[in-house]
Amino acid sequence: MSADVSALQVALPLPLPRLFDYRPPAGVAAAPALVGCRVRVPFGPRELVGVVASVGAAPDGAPELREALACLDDAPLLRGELFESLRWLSRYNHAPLGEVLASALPAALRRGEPLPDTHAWAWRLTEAGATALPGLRAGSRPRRLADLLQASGRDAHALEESVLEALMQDWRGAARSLGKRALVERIAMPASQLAPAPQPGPEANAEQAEAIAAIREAQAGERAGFAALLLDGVTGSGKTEVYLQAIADCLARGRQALVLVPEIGLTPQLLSRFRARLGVPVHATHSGLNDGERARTWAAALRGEARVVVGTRSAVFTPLPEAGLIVIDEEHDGSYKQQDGIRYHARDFALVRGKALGVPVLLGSATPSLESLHNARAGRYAHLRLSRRAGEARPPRVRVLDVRKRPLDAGLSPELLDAAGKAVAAGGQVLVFKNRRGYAPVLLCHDCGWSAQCRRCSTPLQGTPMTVHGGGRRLQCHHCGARQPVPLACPDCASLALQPQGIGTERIEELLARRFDAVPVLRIDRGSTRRRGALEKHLETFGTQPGVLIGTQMLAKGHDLPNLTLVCVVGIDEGLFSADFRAAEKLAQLLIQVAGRAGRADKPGEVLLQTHHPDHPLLQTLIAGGYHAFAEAELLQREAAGFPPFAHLALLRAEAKHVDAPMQFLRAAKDMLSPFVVPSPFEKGGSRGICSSAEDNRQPQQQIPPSPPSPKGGATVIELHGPLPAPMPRRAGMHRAQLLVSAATRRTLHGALDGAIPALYGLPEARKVRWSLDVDPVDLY
DNA sequence: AGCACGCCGACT
DNA sequence: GTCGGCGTGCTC
Repeated sequence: MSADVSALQVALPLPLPRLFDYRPPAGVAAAPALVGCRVRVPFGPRELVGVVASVGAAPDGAPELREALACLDDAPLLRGELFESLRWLSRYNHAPLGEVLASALPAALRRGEPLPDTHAWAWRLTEAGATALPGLRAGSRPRRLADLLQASGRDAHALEESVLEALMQDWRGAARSLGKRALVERIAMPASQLAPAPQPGPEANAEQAEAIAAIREAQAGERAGFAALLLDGVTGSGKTEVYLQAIADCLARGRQALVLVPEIGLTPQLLSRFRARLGVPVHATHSGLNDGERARTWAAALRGEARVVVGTRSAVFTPLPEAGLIVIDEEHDGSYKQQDGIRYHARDFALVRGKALGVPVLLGSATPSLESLHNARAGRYAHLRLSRRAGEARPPRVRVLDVRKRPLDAGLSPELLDAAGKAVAAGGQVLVFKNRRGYAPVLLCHDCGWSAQCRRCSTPLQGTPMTVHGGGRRLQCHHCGARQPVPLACPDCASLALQPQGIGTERIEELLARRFDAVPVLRIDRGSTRRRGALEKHLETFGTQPGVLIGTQMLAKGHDLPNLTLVCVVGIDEGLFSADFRAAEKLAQLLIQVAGRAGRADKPGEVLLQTHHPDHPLLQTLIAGGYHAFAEAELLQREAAGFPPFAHLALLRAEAKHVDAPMQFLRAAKDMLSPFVVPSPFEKGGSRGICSSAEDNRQPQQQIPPSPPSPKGGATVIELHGPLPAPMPRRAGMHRAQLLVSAATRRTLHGALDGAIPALYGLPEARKVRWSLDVDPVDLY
């Protein structure tokens, strides 16, 4: 009946996998130009801000549509590549479009505030002002201001506020008084499009020059367009110089550059270096910005005014109408993965955008992720290497400290304390680095280093630890769910010294402060540096005098510590035996990063690794062959165990106040997914891969029996693991559980998710839990 | 997610 | 006799 009545399909910020239809607001025609505009709409008893996803006919026979209240944008806020990429993200993450769009927009715009002005303000001498100028008292502030404006003939006797700021103190008062008499007026200036004026940097060495040339080729060469380039450069090899040159090239071609940095990498030093070298304004989006500033940067990028945007994870949603280059610094860094809400990966999404935009994406790291190394080996990424350290800096000396049976004080061995004492006495600084990743605790024998492993899941190649649950009385395998009580004595050496791992930095600080009372002892962690800039301030007062720093991840990189001569790493055993399959990779990356901190030009640094497992292959490989040797070995293990990048994962999580609700929901979800599961030829329940021996995994894929017909008819073969209580089964009063889905190919995984996820919204069990799907999870908890 | 509507306990 | 607990149902 009403097929010709145009309706707006609106994406609303709700956890519902559908759009809602509205009639256009009064006086607004339902034209395709509305797509990407925000609208305010009535929704039940409340009002919401949504984005028009499409314009079309209202479905026949549908109840009378409600009318949108207002259109909030003159021109679409989301259009072109960014909108298309966000639609892709919604499909890939199986997340409602409205939620994806809401998390991509700055908060102020999400709330429905107007797109902010980004032009600069200037003050101009009016005609009346020019006439009255000679009459103003000489030397008075109004006269000085009027003279300044008069003298700037260039822009019709007007000066930008930022320029006035530099030229004259208290100019605002003068401007106000002149403004009252209409002698000056405030006018909007189009944002200045300064031609880039790059400052020359240090001369590039041969490797840098080669990398720069390769990126230049990708940007402007014959086959310019999308390309992924992995800039694999050791600490101190000058990756930033390569970025700067590539960005300068991009600017010279009249294009915008987007630079993503890890959360702790966006330091004032980095920004001033970028600003000094690029010669154009550099817009930064860091966690310290308020909503208004964020929205302004976003708007400036949308209008093409911002030419260089540097930001953390969420900056990947910056509109880039004139994109030329995307850089991802420290591409392996875990902070690129959003861990709640829409769990996107900024690095991966940047690659999707780069492809859609047709621009190169430069991924830099001293310790590339195994995913990226795998892609480079497969030829999907160009592999650019920087192997030489700039200057004279020599790599540090690394020593493993065996602490089995050693008396530990706050987790520190006498040898470690001894070495720290010597370093401080020699006038150096010591960093005691505590590896702390919120791992579920593993049980460790202090005398022999034995740790509890699951007998069903462990292989000669890769152990599968059991984690301590039930208030320290129970062990549980996170992969197969096997449980057993904590043994009274070590099964290997009969020692009674079994202890869950984990000592906090506070206790270490206490001990070190007592022991080194003549020098400053400073603890750096999230608690002690919550405020913006607090870390810089602390380190500044710490200076270069002898002293001891205690810290976690925050101190792994960034922030120059020129007098650091000794780095002691403790708590690495948790990483060696974590239930998280990425733990080894993270630990290796961390050790390389931390080790890179030690030493100065005239004196090589020293690194001490305190462990119960001095012979652990990870440590031996890392010390003997460096990160790349480790990566080779680890990739083999991943392949044998059927883990990423050789498999693709999705994790379905659920949490609820009630103990049973998450498991009940996940069991129902498992039923929805089970048509896509291939029965294992070895074992009921199908656990080839994640939970199997290496032997089983060498079975070629072709041995998998034909899969049952899936709803889409494809040969969809996935494996399900769980549901199981999450490794951290209770958090903030909620009971948590998860179901892991794995498949050999992305296609397979997404086929199953496409077939099953939409149905989960209607499950009665879903009402009792909060659930979410994490595609390509980084942490399995 | 919110928010309303709807049926059963301890309180002015 | 009410105020209020959160179960379930719906939102164009």
